[in-house]
Amino acid sequence: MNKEIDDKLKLKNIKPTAMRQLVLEVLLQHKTAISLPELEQKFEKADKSTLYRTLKTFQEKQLIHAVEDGTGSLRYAVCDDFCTCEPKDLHVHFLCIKCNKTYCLHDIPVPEIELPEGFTFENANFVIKGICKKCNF
Amino acid sequence: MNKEIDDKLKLKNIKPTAMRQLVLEVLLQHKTAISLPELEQKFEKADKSTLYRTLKTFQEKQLIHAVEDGTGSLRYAVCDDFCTCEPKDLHVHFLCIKCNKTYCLHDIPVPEIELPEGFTFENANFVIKGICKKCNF
DNA sequence: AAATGTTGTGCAATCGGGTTGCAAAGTCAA
DNA sequence: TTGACTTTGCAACCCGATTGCACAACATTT
Ligand SMILES: [Mn+2]
Ligand SMILES: [Mn+2]
Ligand SMILES: [Zn+2]
Ligand SMILES: [Zn+2]
Repeated sequence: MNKEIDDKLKLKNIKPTAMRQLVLEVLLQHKTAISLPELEQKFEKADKSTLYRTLKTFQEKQLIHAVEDGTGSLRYAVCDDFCTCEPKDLHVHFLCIKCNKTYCLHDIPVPEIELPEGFTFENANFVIKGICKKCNF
Repeated sequence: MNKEIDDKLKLKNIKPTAMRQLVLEVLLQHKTAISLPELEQKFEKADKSTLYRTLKTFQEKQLIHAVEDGTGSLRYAVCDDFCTCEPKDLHVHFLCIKCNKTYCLHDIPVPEIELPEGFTFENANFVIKGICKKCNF
């Protein structure tokens, strides 16, 4: 099939089933993060729970990461090639309140915060809301 | 009834009904942000939709603010007295992955981010996840 | 006080995203 | 070919959020 897709799957140790190839293709084409319900609509006839489990697998294998953008549904985006979903890979996300799209700001790392005494860091979710470039034009 | 509570309601132009007094009392007692389902459990017999609309009203009148902590339910916490829920009032939140409590880090403002060309800022939600002081002991 | 309008409350129903159990289908290696 | 293991499809279910509607409480006017 598509070389790029199979390579990405192999790189993350995910067996390249037909379903997974299709889902990854959609994820790669899509420029912004996508939710399970949105993903479902991209297919004529696809089962929600299969898609759900596909996303779960992708996430566990660190092929995609999830964004809690507060829209009520988690959104997913493909990770950079050597992302391991650790703190160093965390970046800021942007939700456009007009077009409701969620962008990965890959170049903008989540700033480090000095936590209060006794609190320890594990993870972070930083979402900025506003108007995106397209909607500002 | 309770002076502090009625004062806070009056300050934000909210009519002090019995229900609202009770809800605000719970919110003030609670040291961490609280969700609608959690709030519901604090009362023997209270209607979910009334509580829901009470929270909505409080939020519109800027008596409380909502935190999207990714737990699946929005959590609410009482605003500082002169908070107007504008960018200047935004602060970081902390979700403990052990006890599942969400803390307002009132002293830690959400850092300003240089957005890409064409993107404009409206709001932000910054949640750090980790282990809280109590759970670290 | 009585009539009227406005606001708040309680109940039941609905919506939607996420999640699970289970059986059938597919994969793969012995 | 057989049997173990993985993946998929379908049908539920869970749960937080939200809404419509009728009634109660409250305020305002006569
Ligand atoms: Mn991202
Ligand atoms: Mn807060
Ligand atoms: Zn936009
Ligand atoms: Zn804790």
